[in-house]
Amino acid sequence: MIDLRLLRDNPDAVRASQRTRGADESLVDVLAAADAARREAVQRADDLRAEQKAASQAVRGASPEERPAVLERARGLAAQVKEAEEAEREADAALREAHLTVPNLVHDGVPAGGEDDAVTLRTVGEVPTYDFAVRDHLEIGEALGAIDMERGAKVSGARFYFLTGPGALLEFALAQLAITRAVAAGFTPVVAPSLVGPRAMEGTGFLGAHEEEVYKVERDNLYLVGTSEVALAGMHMDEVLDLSGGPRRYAGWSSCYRREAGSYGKDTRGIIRVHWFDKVEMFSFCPPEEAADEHRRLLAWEEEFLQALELPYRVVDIAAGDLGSSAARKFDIEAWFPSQSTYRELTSTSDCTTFQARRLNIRYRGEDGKPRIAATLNGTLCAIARTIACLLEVHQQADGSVHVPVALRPWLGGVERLTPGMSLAAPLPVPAA
RNA sequence: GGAGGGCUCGCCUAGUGGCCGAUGGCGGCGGUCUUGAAAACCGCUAUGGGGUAACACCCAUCGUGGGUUCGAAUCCCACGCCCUCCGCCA
Repeated sequence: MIDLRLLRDNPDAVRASQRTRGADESLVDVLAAADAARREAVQRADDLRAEQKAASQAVRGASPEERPAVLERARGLAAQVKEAEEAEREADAALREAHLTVPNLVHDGVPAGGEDDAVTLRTVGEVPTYDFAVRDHLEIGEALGAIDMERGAKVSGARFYFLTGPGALLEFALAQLAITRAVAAGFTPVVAPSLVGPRAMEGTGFLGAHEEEVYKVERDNLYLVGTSEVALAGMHMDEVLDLSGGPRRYAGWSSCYRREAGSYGKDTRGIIRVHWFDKVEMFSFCPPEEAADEHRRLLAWEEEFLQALELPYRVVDIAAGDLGSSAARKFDIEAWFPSQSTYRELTSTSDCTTFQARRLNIRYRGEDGKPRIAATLNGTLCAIARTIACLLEVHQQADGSVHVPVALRPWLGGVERLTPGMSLAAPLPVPAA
């Protein structure tokens, strides 16, 4: 939800933001009108209530003779209040509806345009070359006994998989590496629920345009999260946080579920695009003034993680038309996938400014001691399945083995290579090299 | 799934139809006293909306939503959450 005061003071800024997104500018005027209408309705109801309150008080002090007349007047006012309150409710609902249609204001500097207008900020690492026929991650994974799509489909349907043997170990190794690095950077590690109630889902903006993407458990009125961002943001709803010691940062691990509606035919092979995967997500609460800096920090942690995995990547600044409704700015990191000879999204970090927090009522105490709406930011540290896919492809060797990045070895029993048919080393902690 | 108990201001608590936005204590902030601190004493100490240049002022909020009533923290209904016991269970 955008700030209505800002809308009142500077509607042109909101219109300009809509234009950059390629979104409907007239929604801004609808919202402004709904806001004005609501204020009018509130004022009317408030005034009537004040009058009725006074009339009510008068009932007590009335003498027996005047009592009937006073009561009559109070009764009449009560009826009027009821009507005015009904109108107020309607105006409220209309405002809310209009409010939900307007996405967050985009930051200055966000590229205009859509999916194809993302700007590459930098490219890091050498694109690898191979002097043998490159295999895709599924071929490699199957040869290693790491990925089993067929049985995933048998048990759960398309876009489900089993990670087996070295694949399962890789999952845990990546989770460990991600969490360990996050903790070292000062994040509080969190294991978050992947089933959440409607408020958290709606508050984070996932029940709007992308509702089709979400699995719902109808019977219990719960949703499966597409990212632990939902639970992490919801964790502090209706709270006033103490941010005097700096941003509040969480690294949340959870399973993530996505219906992938509308992605038919895309990435049907392997585990790049699946209905379920596990992810370590960074989430940060901070004062709005600090959000842009915090965003850069999240991006830096993402980059360092990929560097530790020895993966070449590029950083892109997502164009306004391709931002989610909550984001004011978004950076994706795309890593190189040799089988596709292209960079593919591996992580994504969004600055949601106060947009989510306003809906979820997440505040912090300002220096004046007054509560203010906080900013929220999120960023992928490691989307595990897709990262496994990328690792297998980038680090594949001519003989079918796969190089293990040094940083991962402590959680893989110290092995330097994954080899078809290898006996699995017990993943006992090995001191980092 | 069944049976009970509970949900009031940061925390604990008083309050069973108007005098209650709400008592008292703790905590926090400011002051008096003190070389300093503690103790003691005094004062302040919610949030949201509307309104204002800023105040003033008005409205709402006692888990949530309805209802009864001129008037509800207090009465009625539904729901949510927490606790205890029983059943089931990783």
